[in-house]
Amino acid sequence: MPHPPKPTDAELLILRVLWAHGPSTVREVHDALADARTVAYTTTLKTLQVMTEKGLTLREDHRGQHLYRPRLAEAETQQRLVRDLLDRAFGGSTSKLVLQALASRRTSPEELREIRRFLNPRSPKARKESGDD
Amino acid sequence: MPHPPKPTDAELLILRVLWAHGPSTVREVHDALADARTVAYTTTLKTLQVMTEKGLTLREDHRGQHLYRPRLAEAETQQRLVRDLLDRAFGGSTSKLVLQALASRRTSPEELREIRRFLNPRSPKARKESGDD
DNA sequence: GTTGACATACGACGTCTCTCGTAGGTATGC
DNA sequence: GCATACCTACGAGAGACGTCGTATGTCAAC
Repeated sequence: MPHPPKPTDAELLILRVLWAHGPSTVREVHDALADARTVAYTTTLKTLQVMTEKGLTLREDHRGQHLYRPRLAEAETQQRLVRDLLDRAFGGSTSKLVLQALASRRTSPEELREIRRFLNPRSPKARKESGDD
Repeated sequence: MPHPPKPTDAELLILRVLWAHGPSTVREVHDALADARTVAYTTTLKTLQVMTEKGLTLREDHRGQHLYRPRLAEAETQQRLVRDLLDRAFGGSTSKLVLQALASRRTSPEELREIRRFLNPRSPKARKESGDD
């Protein structure tokens, strides 16, 4: 299975915990999630089982418990999601998406600086090309 | 109802037709959609009925037929969607989203120029520093 | 008035998502 | 042994989505 499917909302919430905390038990994920929302422990467990079935997470045994970790890196998943939105809502126009992103929230000067640095590199060196497929 | 809910995939497809063609009958939407995918006429009709119920579209009578049009402008909907993704997948960091957007596809020089124009509005200081014009 | 071509309304079904409750395993302490 | 506390597995249900078939309405032409 080359591409796992797009994560759903609940799945993305869990992935964010895994990306931030590294490989985690169900308990750890569940506790980290508890700040944001309240669900039963078995809900977190079941979701992680489904995610593993879908190929979104990997599972390994660790002293009689299961340890889960994301199958795809955060940046890779973000890129897929952004590409999906690009096609679905912006007709593939990156500039329209970027302009709407910049308009949708007040962007901090630090963030603007980062974007400019990416767009106008000091040296004429080529920007990073993607090409994951 | 102030905010209509986020459009689903099928609904967004229809909205894109409406934004491009202006107020349209079910038949017109259905025909425009037929290029991309094949569904029964009543599927398009039903989806438009649901969308109107949700507040995504407005309906008016026109010579015994119904004319549908989007309730929100394209840019407004795009902004909502981008903000939603921003929160769900990027922890609210606009710069991360923008960078991933730029990395996710080869962006044409024309699009890059547009983004730069937006980021570096005509100001002597900015022009002297970046010299991108 | 009957037919045909078109329209809308609506119920129903399969699938997916999210949620939970219950059942069953395993280890530790008494 | 037995209870307690943790774990996993799994079935089930409510709701959303996308899809379609069928019923019903309208209007013009014959």
